[in-house]
Amino acid sequence: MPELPEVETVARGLAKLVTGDVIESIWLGGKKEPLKSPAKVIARALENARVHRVRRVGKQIVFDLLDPAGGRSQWVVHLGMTGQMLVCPPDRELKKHTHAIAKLASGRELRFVDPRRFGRLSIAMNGDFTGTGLEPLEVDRETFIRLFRGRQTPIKSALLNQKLLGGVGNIYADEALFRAGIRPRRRAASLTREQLKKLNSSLRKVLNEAICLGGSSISDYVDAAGERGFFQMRHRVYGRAGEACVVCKAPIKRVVIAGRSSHYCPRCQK
DNA sequence: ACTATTTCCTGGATGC
DNA sequence: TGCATCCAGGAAATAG
Repeated sequence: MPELPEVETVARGLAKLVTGDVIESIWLGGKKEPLKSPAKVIARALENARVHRVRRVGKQIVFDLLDPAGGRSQWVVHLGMTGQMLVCPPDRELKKHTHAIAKLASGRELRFVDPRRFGRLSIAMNGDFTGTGLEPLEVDRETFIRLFRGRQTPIKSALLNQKLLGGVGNIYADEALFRAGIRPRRRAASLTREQLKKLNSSLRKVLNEAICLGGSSISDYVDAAGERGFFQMRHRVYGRAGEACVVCKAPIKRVVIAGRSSHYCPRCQK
């Protein structure tokens, strides 16, 4: 499940592999491709475009493109739950659920594979694609604190809200809350300044650590070269319901908040 | 204006 | 072994 660290890893890998390359043609799967922009718009933007830059915005991968006439556009890819962007030789076996194939001038292919089809492809023409939320690794402390002021929703839900912060998903929300000692059900508005400060630094720390380890590979997450990440070994609460807390040995609890499983230590988190 | 719930989608795990 | 059921979850849509 690609969240900020996984998407960052994929984007960095793609940047290394395809920056400067030219997309010669694009194939988009059957009728039910996961497109947000019409297939025609996507094809027009991608064909003959040079990849100027690859970056991450929130949970999205953004390819900044330059067409032969110098026109700019962005190919925006959201990996959803199970999406993969793979760069491979053209004779590599075609994975089931391949929804898009871009043929590159270098002879390789860039493939979008997504079994569960929550991923989305779209084109942005505004020249400067920005996400809906603030970047958790860039936002300053006071802005971070202000984001949650007055919100009656559980802090866990607020962290998952992409309009506030972009890129935080279920795993890193749980892990950051554990490290900050805050229960996921606490109303955002009920947290003290000190707690929000701690949450901000815990979130930064956990995201940066995860990026260093190439993200968390829970099910089918791999980077652009097909490599798995290692941060799943550092999870302290996520996916550990019933197991002993690494700090106090109390059994980790699992509850459902906003339809998402949430994991926490009943002793360490208040 | 906010917050909560439902829906989309498939593969893997579980249970009888 | 086989079949049905449940579960995972990002974000848009819908409901309250």
